[in-house]
Amino acid sequence: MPVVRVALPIPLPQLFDYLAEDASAADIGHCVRVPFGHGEKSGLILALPERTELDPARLKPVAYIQRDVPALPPDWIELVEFTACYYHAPLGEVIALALPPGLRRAKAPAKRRKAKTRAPDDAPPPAAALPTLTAGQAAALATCCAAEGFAAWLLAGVTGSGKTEVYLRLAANALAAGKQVLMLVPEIALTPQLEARVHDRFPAAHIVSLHSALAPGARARGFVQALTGEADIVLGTRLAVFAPLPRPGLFLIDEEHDASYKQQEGIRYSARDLAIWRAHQHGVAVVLGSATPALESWRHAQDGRYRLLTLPARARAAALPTVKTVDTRRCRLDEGFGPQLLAALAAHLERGEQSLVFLNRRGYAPVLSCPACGWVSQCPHCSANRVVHLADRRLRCHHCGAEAPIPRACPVCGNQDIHPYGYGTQRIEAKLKTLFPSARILRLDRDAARTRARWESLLATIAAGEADILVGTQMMAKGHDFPLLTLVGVLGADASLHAADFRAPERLFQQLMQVGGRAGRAELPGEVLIQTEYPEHPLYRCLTRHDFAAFAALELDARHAAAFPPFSFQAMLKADAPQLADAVDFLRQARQLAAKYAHATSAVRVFDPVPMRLTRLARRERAQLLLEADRRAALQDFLSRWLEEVRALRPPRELRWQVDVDPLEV
DNA sequence: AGCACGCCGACT
DNA sequence: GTCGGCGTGCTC
Repeated sequence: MPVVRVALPIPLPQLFDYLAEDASAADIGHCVRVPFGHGEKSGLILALPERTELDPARLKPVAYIQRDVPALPPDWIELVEFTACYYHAPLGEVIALALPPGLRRAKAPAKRRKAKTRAPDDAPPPAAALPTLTAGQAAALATCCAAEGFAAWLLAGVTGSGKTEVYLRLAANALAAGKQVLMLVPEIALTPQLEARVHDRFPAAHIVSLHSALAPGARARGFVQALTGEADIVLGTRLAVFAPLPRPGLFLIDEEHDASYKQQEGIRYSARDLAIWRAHQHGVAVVLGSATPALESWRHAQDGRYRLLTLPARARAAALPTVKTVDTRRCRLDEGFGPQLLAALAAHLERGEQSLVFLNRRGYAPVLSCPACGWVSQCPHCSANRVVHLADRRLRCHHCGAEAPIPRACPVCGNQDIHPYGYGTQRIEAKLKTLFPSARILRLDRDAARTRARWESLLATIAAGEADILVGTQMMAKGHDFPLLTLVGVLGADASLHAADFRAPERLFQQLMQVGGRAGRAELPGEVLIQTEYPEHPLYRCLTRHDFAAFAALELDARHAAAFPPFSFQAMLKADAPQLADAVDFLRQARQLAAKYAHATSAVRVFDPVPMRLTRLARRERAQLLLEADRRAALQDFLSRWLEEVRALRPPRELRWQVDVDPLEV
């Protein structure tokens, strides 16, 4: 009787064999329901082995093979196998992550939309006139189109330089050749404009969106439409990188530097890196677009692994905003505001133009403290302070959500004279209301835009010109055009300037460049004022000149000197437990196991276990062990052998651990 | 991961 | 005398 080899969603590296009397090779890639332990589980058939390692008498028969959904093709199985291998995760769990939940219950793809696919006799609706390309766009397209087979392109261009138009032209070529396009975006909720633009440009194409906010049925349907080839364009967030594509022609990754491409829990895959792998697998082009590429990508554009396409100027009439630093050591601050910024806000208000005050910290103040005894509003569950939220008079931990009313007096010494220290968006908003009583002030942070509908309505208010001064966090920086916005004031940027993470300057540059790009997108020139105590800092010098290349060169020099990525490759073993000692102890044992590979450890540096930066989170203490190697292959080889032994360790039951390959936060 | 089996403390 | 703690081991 035929035997099927099945991957199951359990944290075990092995596959499981079952009997299936009517199974054939055509069943590879089908979902299957099997008895497992005392219950039943759903899995995926990966092979029909000639014979089993096990005693065939011990094999149980499959319960049901789901044949009404088309089988996942071999190249898709290769993708999940690669993912499992590279991120050292069990294959069954990768498959569970890659398949939309509830796919097993999915019905066969609806046939009614068939007429909308690219039938040759299907006359396309009258297309709107295409925008004229800038010289830069035309050159980038010509270069890109001249290449054949696999190529990774880094499309570098500031906000408004017209990257999207390049994506759309390339997509048009792929569609014309009868191929599918996968387009990844950081957050689909923040890019409805892009989605609309894709729909407008390709009215005859079948476009499918894939992201986690979709209802399970819709997500499964989109996945199946990609799988059957019915979908021409798949537009989605990182999970869309697992969409099966029978005729892939082009992979596009917008804002490729964005951290949301890296999953930060569970299986920590990078959708960007997997998309590049897929393009290579199929011998097609992948285009990574960004105004501020990740330094890993930038480096590859320098060393020739990627090819650089630069879009020099803004496509539309608007010039780049003027970016200036304001030296706050030389002026008195009024609740965080220097006189230059206040004057600029007043001037733009006078002219009826919109301004944005950018501060990446929500709440009223980051801490409440008693000056008499030194009490601070520490979170009982985390190594962080609870933030003062004056609107609902609560202290709230932004990490675990713990809440308490704001005390009237110091809970330790009874002192009634306790104060909020520092600034959050609520406090800045309140101050602006007293400074500019006639101005319409709007705050945009996670608290103000709690729901999608609320966010949309805030955006509509701004677009209608019914707000004068916006106060916002990084939510503001992504994806949206604010045509009336001409001034951006940046507060509190210095905080990340000297952060311990070696990627902090890179993130700050990206963030400031992105938020600065919000200013002056229409006919009105934009102005950016950055308040800082370090106006001479090279990061700000590069920023004021809009010189990403210079910043990248400086930062890459520093990374090279310290042997940080992209000049080395990292992995992290993380452990968390109720007691820090248990977490550290586990990592120490793991480190000792590593010492056995003396030959390998010369290529792989194994650091000492250390508590994580935010050591305590939601009542768990966290520690990490960093691994570093000069060659990716050396690191991978080491991880494969080492983790097998780490898995055999017997840590206390309440300890959790995980691996992070290519971690973003160190 | 579940979910069993399997031996040692405080309760109807 | 039992209910129940979580240590250990298995799942085709």
